[in-house]
Amino acid sequence: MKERYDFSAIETKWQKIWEETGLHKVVDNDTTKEKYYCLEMFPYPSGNLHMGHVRNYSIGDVVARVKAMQGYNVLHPMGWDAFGLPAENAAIKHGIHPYQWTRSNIENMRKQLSRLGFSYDWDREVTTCTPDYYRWTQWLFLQFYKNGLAYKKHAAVNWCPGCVTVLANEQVVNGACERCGTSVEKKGLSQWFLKITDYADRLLADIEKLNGWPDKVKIMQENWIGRSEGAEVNFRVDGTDDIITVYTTRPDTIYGVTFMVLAPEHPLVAKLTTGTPYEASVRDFVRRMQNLSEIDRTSTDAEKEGLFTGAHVINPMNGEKIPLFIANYVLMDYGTGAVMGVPAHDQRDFDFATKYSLQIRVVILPEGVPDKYVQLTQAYDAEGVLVNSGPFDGQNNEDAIKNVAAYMEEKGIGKSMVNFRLRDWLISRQRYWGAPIPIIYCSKCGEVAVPEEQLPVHLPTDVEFKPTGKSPLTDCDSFVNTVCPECGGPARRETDTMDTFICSSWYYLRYCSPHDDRNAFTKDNAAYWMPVEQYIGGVEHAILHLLYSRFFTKVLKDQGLVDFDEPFTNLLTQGMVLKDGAKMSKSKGNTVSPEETVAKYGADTARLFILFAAPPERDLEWSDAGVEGAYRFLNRVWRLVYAYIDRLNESPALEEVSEADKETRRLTHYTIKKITDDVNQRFNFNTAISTIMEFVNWLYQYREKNPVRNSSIEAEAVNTLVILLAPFAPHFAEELWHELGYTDSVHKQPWPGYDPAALVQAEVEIVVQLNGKVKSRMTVPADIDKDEMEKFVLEQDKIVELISGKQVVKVIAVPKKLVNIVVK
RNA sequence: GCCGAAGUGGCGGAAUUGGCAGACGCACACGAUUCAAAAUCGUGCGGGAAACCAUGAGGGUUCGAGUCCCUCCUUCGGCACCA
Repeated sequence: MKERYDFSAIETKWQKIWEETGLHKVVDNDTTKEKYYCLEMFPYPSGNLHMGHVRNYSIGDVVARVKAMQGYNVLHPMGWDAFGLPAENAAIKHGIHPYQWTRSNIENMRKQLSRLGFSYDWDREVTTCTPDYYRWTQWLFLQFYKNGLAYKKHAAVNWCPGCVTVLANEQVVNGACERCGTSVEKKGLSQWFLKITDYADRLLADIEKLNGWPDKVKIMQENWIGRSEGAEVNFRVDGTDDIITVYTTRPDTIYGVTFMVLAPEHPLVAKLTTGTPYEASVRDFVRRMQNLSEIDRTSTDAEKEGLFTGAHVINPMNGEKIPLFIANYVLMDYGTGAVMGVPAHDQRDFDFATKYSLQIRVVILPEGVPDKYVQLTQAYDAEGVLVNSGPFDGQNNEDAIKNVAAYMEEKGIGKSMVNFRLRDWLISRQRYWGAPIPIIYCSKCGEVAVPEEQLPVHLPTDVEFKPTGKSPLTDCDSFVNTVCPECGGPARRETDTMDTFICSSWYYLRYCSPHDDRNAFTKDNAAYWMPVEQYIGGVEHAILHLLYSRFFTKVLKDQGLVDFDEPFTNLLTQGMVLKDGAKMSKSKGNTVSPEETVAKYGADTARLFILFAAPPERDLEWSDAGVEGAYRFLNRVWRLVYAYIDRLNESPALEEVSEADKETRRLTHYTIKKITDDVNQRFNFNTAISTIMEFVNWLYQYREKNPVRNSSIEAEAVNTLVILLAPFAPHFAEELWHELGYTDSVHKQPWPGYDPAALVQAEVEIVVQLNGKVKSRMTVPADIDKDEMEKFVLEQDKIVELISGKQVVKVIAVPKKLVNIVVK
């Protein structure tokens, strides 16, 4: 055995051997073992791995390796989320084709991942931008389409002038593009949508099933879906037959309506004002609102602003005639785009009414407050009793919500209604580097789906992809011009491509049968491998990717294509990697290159540090000194095992078992137990590693202070140490394992069990407290009970002295922990 | 504004069910080794002379609180005129 730890030679050697021997090859549908699907979010192939990737994949690799050692049949795949804008932008900038750019990035990143020694089965690699993948993305789109879940409509959509394409609602963060930060505009365009709103209720209800997900993520999804219960109420426009429907969560306040407000984009606005004296001013107002950026438009800080339309509507409950306004604070996107103004009981309406001197009528009072004393300075939105509300006077408002809604339903003036904040998913993009939407437009037959046997609709390679706001495919005649699959006449292809989030909404299924060329995924394989036991990735996908994937899974379940309705049983959201307190980023110049770190210290050191520095879900502060420490630790283990193998300070003893030997055995088994718990139950790799460090520290002492040692106990300790290190430092442990004389891989060893009997200690140290303050420590037999402990402690000279002159009120004894004496 | 998470030495963090606060590592100091240095091995390392005081601040529950409850402060994340 070499005296020095040569990480470079060791890592290269084992990576080669593992590959040659197919150590990480996965066997499908092995019924002799329980399956375990460990998945990490696949990367966008930007060209270089960053520390966030290293962290994500190091965490996943420990899980995959531990589960494999624990006897599971583990699926641990890797692939590439390879469509997307950066490839196009790079292509424009450097004159390379996006395919070339993406391909070479993938090659480079695969090399970097391999260099880190992750246990992927590379035969199952999946790349979303290749025709053998996007063919199935298109096929899935057609399944949605055939079931009425994909449709085209004209709507005011989010437009990012930076990316010159439309965006889904989920991709707009604080009114700006989540990718490039450009302020988003609204544009009226005809676009493709997936009907995720059809699944809003189930996506919400099934959150309850996600016991293995962090609450944080579940709450974020709940809020995003935003279910609210209320009623729709129909108001007739005075003097016309037009009906305006409002949505309200507070039908109990209907008698307090003193005005109504429409969103500026509401379709009735033009109709009601055209030809009236109000027409010009209303048109100006609407135009001004439309020209505001999304941020200014929806900011809560913006002052409420509105305009009278000249029209009135009739309150269907009491026939009252109330003025109709348009205002900035009502959004066309939510509910019906019309709101009944109840200033007494809604703060926004209150602000608006105050500004425009509209009547404020109280219809709900806290119990015991007489009407005449009410002088509102703000809206009252708490519970109370109805007043000024005709037949509903005196009812508790909670009851009145139901009763008023029932009454309206009976009279045909309204109905109970559930509303969601969630909008349908806008999936078309006016960009080149994505999966073409497989639809054909025929002047005779209209919108026609590309027949499944004609898939994939290939992305043409000879395209000018300068961003113009139209899809670059529009100018590619050979792509656009086609024949109608129904009538055979000339037809045109849809030129928009799909949102890349579609590609990543089903990749976990493709990994189950990555080479199937007849199906998106083989049903048997999906049934065997899915759902994913452990999914690991950044919290930035809490809504986007994770919600979309849940949606896809539910649709596939309804089509009978899968037999589960949630894709990810357990989710771990890892924290960011920080440097100097800030997220590593090129623009801040605080990045640390994984490649350089691996070159300097090796993959095992890099991984060990990243796992040791913080628990996975917390942010991690990068520290070069900390990396140095991890490297030092591996060297320390190396020297320990070296000394053991080369019989330095050879121990002559064989059979006898000293106290130190017993303690070594106890610590060996304690270490197994602790690490098993940390890894299985808590994913606390940092404390698992610190336990190994403590064990190593002890073994140094043990050798140093005991020239005579029991050889089988020492052997067990060293073997166990190497096995326990295997998931964290796989090359290092493999090398030592072979130096110990074994010929099989350390990664094929069963995870060690512990002997509970070995953990038992004859004596334990307890603490003696006086009024809860630690005064003394003493060693007692481990198995004595409360009373014996109390008696023993009170007999000790030191304790007698401590409590002399004081009155013992009470003694609390906790076995193996402490005795607390309460004195006066 | 609403929802959520976090706040512990010089630093990263530990304390799993209310029971020894600061495990483990980094940094630092000292000792051994060395001609010397690096590396290594070892010792020390919250504050305080001590009694004691210390887990963002202040209250509370309890024999006992980093952990539970209330009020507040700070930082971070999400949502944000959702009717």
